[in-house]
Amino acid sequence: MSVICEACPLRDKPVFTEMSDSEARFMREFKSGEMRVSPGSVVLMQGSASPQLYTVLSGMGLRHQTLENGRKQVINFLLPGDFLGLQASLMGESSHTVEAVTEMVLCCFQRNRLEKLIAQHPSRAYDLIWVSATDEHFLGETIATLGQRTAQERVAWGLVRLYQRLEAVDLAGDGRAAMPIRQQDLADALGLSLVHTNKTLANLRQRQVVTWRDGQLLIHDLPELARIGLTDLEPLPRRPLI
Amino acid sequence: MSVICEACPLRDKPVFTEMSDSEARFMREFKSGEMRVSPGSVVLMQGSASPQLYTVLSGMGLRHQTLENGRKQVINFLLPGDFLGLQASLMGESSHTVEAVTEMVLCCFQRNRLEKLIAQHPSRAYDLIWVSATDEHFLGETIATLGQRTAQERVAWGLVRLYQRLEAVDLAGDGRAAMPIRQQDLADALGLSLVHTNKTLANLRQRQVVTWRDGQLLIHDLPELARIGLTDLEPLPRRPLI
DNA sequence: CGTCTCGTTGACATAATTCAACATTTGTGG
DNA sequence: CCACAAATGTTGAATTATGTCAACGAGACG
Repeated sequence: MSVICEACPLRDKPVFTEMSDSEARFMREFKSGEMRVSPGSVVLMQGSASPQLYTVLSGMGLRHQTLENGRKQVINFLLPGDFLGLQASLMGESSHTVEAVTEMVLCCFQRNRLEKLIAQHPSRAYDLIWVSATDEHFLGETIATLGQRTAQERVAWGLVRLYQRLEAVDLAGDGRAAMPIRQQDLADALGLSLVHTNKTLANLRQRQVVTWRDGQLLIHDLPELARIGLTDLEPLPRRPLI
Repeated sequence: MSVICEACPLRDKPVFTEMSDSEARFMREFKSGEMRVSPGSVVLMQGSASPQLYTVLSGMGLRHQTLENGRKQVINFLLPGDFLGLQASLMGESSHTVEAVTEMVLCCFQRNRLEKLIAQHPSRAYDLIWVSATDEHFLGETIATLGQRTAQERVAWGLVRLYQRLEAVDLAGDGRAAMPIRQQDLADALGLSLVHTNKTLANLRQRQVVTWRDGQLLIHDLPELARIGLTDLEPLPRRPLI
């Protein structure tokens, strides 16, 4: 049974800007269905086109890119509320692969209805642009991280940001969050080797800043973690939900 | 004297998708003026809001972000045809600084006319989304570079991409391009130290792959440079001009 | 002429990677 | 129920890529 957009559980989260009832009703027409994928399965493949756009309804995933020599870079993690597929739709082929980490439920839209949506509901077009701008903001911050932060700073930064994002969709709170990813995934996201990531985590654990075991992240000292990660704790920018 | 959009010299470059006369006429109304800035001046400041959107008409600039400890990361270089200011406009404040490298001429738009533009000319809204998607594509590739490529690969990759982008707007050709940036800027873009960037360039020069002196980039062996940079030489994706 | 900025090079320091081994858990087939 | 393989996490030791420090040259400019 599909979720009706008007009753979308994500709609009420405070990170998302308000969506009017009329917009929600409109999105229901735009929505073409739902997709449920199991852990490890590929939603979108690097190099191939896709006629679909998606919004993550639940579960966690990751976008990654593989270089010619086989090395892998995780571009970012996908959480509920994230919108994906624009690149693959507009530019003909996807530059990255999207993979489910946990079981995920995705809200599906048809690419060919996009033009109609933009024409008929300008406020939604505006929101799409807004979401893209927000995404670019985060990608830019990631670039700054990979380019300028040390391993410790990267790990701390990565954990803070992940925690904030999870918290924003009520998947974390009180310094506690479910972290279904592997250390290898975090390493690939931060441009570090698995071994060094592990040692850095061990160090943070020993200093009683964070503990990450059995898929559970426990942040004992969030301000300290943020300080180490050279990042502030400002709330995430609000963005529209697509 | 301002350029009339219908006669915009960028419009005919093959990297840009075609803009109909009616769209160009519409953009002329949207355009609020031009801005000429001298080398080194700041167009957009990290942390401050801006009511303006810009398209680069000529000249070169760079976007960079400064971390709390003072280290600087160049997010990307700005060339003619690049659109900027969405973040600063939509999200309240800019996450990065935009700085002119050479003298630049920017085409200016008012943020508050954006909604009207989207509502009245859906095809332009579609284009805005397209441009955002293309930008995200490049930022993702940059993330993969900083995370996974070695210093040699980064430098080679950076030079290939810059050359391709310059060529796309007729600022380069035959393996020759004007490169007004400093080695320090390239280093900051690639997340490398100045010294190491310099030594890597010296190595590429000695191997007769590229020469970069006095603001002139000479690529003697483009396929080899691309091979070193682990990148293909596919033409850049076409994108709309805003 | 002195003072900048920018590029260049050598010597040294260090952060991070690679290699290797082992522990734990989980699932699987005999 | 056990044996075994496949993932994942953990740790130590050796290696290497890259950063830091320092000095110098060339050109631009007042």
